[in-house]
Amino acid sequence: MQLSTRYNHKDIEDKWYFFWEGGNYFLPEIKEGVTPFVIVIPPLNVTGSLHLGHALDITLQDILIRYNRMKGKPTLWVPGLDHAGIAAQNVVEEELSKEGIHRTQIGHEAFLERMQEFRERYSRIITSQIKRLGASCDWSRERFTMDEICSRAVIKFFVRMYEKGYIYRGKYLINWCPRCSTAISDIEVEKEETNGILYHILYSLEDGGEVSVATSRPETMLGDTALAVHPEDGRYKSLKGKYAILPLIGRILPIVADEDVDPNFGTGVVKVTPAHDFLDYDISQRHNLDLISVVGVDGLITENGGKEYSGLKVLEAREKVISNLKSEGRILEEKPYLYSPGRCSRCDTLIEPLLSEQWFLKVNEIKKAAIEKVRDGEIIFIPEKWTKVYLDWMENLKDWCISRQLWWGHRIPAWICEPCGELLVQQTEPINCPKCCSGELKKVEDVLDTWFSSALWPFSVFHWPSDTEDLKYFYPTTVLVTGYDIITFWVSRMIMSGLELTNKPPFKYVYIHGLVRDEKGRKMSKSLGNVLDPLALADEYGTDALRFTLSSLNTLGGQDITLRKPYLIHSRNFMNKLWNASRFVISVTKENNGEDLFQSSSNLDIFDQFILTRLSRVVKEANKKLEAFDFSNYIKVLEDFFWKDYCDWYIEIAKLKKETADTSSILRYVLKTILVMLHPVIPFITEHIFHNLYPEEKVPLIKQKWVKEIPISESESSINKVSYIFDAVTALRNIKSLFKIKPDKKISVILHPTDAFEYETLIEGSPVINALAGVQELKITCELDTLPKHTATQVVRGTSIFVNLKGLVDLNEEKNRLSEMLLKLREDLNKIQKDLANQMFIEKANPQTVEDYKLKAMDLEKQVNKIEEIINYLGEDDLETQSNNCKDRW
RNA sequence: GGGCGGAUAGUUCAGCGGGAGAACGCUUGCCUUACACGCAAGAAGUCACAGGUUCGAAUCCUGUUCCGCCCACCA
Repeated sequence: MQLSTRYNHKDIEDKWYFFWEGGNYFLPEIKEGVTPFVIVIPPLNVTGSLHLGHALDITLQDILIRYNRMKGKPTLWVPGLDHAGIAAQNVVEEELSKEGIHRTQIGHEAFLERMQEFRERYSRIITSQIKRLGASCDWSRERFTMDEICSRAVIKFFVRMYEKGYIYRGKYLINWCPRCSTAISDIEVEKEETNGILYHILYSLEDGGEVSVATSRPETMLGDTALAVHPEDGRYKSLKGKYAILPLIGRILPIVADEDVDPNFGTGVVKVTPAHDFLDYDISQRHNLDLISVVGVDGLITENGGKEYSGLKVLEAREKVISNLKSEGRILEEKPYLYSPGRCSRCDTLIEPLLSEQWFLKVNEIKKAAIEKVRDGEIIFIPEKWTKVYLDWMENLKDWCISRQLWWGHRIPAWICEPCGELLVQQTEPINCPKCCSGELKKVEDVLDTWFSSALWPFSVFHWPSDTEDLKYFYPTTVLVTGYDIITFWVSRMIMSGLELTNKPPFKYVYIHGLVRDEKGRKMSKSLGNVLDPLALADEYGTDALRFTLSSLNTLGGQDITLRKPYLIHSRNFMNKLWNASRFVISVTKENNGEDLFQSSSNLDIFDQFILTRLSRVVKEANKKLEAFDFSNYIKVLEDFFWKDYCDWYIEIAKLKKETADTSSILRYVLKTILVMLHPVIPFITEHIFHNLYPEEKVPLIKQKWVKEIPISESESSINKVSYIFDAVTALRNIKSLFKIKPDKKISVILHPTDAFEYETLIEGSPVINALAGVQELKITCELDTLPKHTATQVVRGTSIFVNLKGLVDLNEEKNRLSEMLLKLREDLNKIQKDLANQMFIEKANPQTVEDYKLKAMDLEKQVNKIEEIINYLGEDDLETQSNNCKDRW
């Protein structure tokens, strides 16, 4: 294998996934007694393609999985898909409607066949997309929420809850989506601000007089069964117990007093329409009012609404009601009005509150442990702020409407005896009615809310309720990774059902990440047309670059991520950098027994010590960040080290002394460590390079040992010395740049250090200084009787740097430049001196801080003195220097 | 109405009690044979506003203003 000059992801990415999957590297190695690391993927909807949210989700999970696998833990990532009830059915219905067919025309069975076909088609697409992202999940354990194993769990859950009395059926006011033609739960309703009109309508009283009522939905008055006022409302005290006459219809309406009426809203009198409004429904329950449904499941006015309106759409009925009321002179006011009616979260259709027979789960019966385990820290949310969101949510739960009038989903395991009406709920199909012995049993047609099955996902994938080896070994799982948008839909329900059914929290950690937004920070949505396809991005920049981008931007605070192309380009550039540095290292070094550990650590020079010390610190830091789920800093630390310390400095220095064995080993060792540390994020390129670096190695990178620490003793002094040398090099390059000296033009330099440390370090570093700063003649001197005339100057710590620039330096300009420099330094020095002169500071501040301030002040003072000295001497005679007796001086 | 975030360089963000950081962009110079998807040197910020706590505040507290999100029975 040879590495080409430019990194091209297309050449390598396909190959390695095959390699890993074929080599069974994704399967967990079960070790008895060892706690495994387990993630169960948030099941992906079979409704379409992956979006960037999935890409982020999958990347973060894969990082954790690969990291733990390399750490040697038995590691399992279970993949799978969700049948996505309404969403999937909608997609297929749309497909059908393009063929001019409605599902009712082809019937239940044929429609489900169509759904299955769709499901298989999309499963394949989505699975291949997940693989394309590099996800190292165990495909042998792949599950689907509607497969036999998961379905069994769903039935079991339902029956058990029913038997405990936690599930009930009844006619209640629910949210109905007329377009999807099904009930939906409260959290599937989205409130959206809408411009409407608030009408004031005049109702006559039975015994004379009139009262005005405010409403934004006048058509619902057809179903009014009462009026209500607040009990303390002085204006309407006399109305209590009287009757009003419903305009247009003529029905007699009792007037009731109820605490829930807000006297400050509208006129203070409410029309009560219990069958179409949640507040009114509550009032009706308290006052035993009639319920009259005037809107049907089709969204049309029913017969109850009267002949004139029956069959009209809600909005048509509204117009007609208004015009009729107007002709009777009963509209007192029409005011523009901003309100927030509910819309279906799946299709945006206006929700109709309707009376309907549905199934409900009393979540309050099973939530106790789910609250306690989170409060007690047995389940930990990261970032921590989501704990409160979760707990607040859990404290205020209402019964969950779990039935849906769809065809695609888990059928409710309930049968109704046709002759006697007996309801049977059980796991297996009954033969006879136990009450009347009839065999005419009809299975309930409703299906369950999708989330009812995903609530069981962390253990249904392991075949719960069967007590399988997998369930015993892999459950509870370790961490759940997901976005904050489904804490209420999914996370809370998994915790409840997990604790209720298995007595164990389904996971230890809930890692919540942000949402991926477009370049302008907007949510990605089809209607805005700003959805970016992760696969297209992977195609353009490479999967590694995409993963690198997403996880770099994923900060610990869980900020939403604004994905911008420049960052993708940067990531791709980083891949190229990694690629080329590796190419260089491979070309100048040789593999020795697969182990490149430097042999004679005692003989390492300061640069070798420096890079190893930095590596050691970076490895520790990166480990710490990753353990804390701080993905962005884990990557940042490694990227900084690799690009700056390793490539920009160490490799350049290594070029000066290619032939030494230590340097060559260190080059390889550091590279290998970086490959290991970055493999979880960018698996493809690192695996590829690894095989080129170690052609003889049998164990691929995916199974290489994770690096927790570097087995060397860190050398603080090497860091001090080398960063001082680097500062000197930078200062010299700065002068060259300032005076427009061509980079390849060699310069003559005089260095004037002030102490032994500086002197010795400069001597040690002089070959590097010469090479990296392009110095031809370097004098290091402690004697400086007169300063040179044609020089440009810099000061690094206590060292003056003079570059001989005959003819290039304008004396005045140089003076100005140095004066400015001096000004800044003095400013800094003043600040620090002020603090040091402050008795309170000395007494109260941390002693270490005071010490640091003192050192810093000394440093600054040195520099200030140096520059002052130089300014004074500027323009004097050329310097005579000796560089022999410095050693004795300090 | 309640709750939670955010406001730091032109842009996107990190920092969250001791000298203002990164990336991209920008300016200048370099094709120095690993890399121009690169190298080198730079410029760039009253850390939203007003008070307070502290020896010391971008960082903690209070209030204000803008932006975003979540929750709530706006008839």
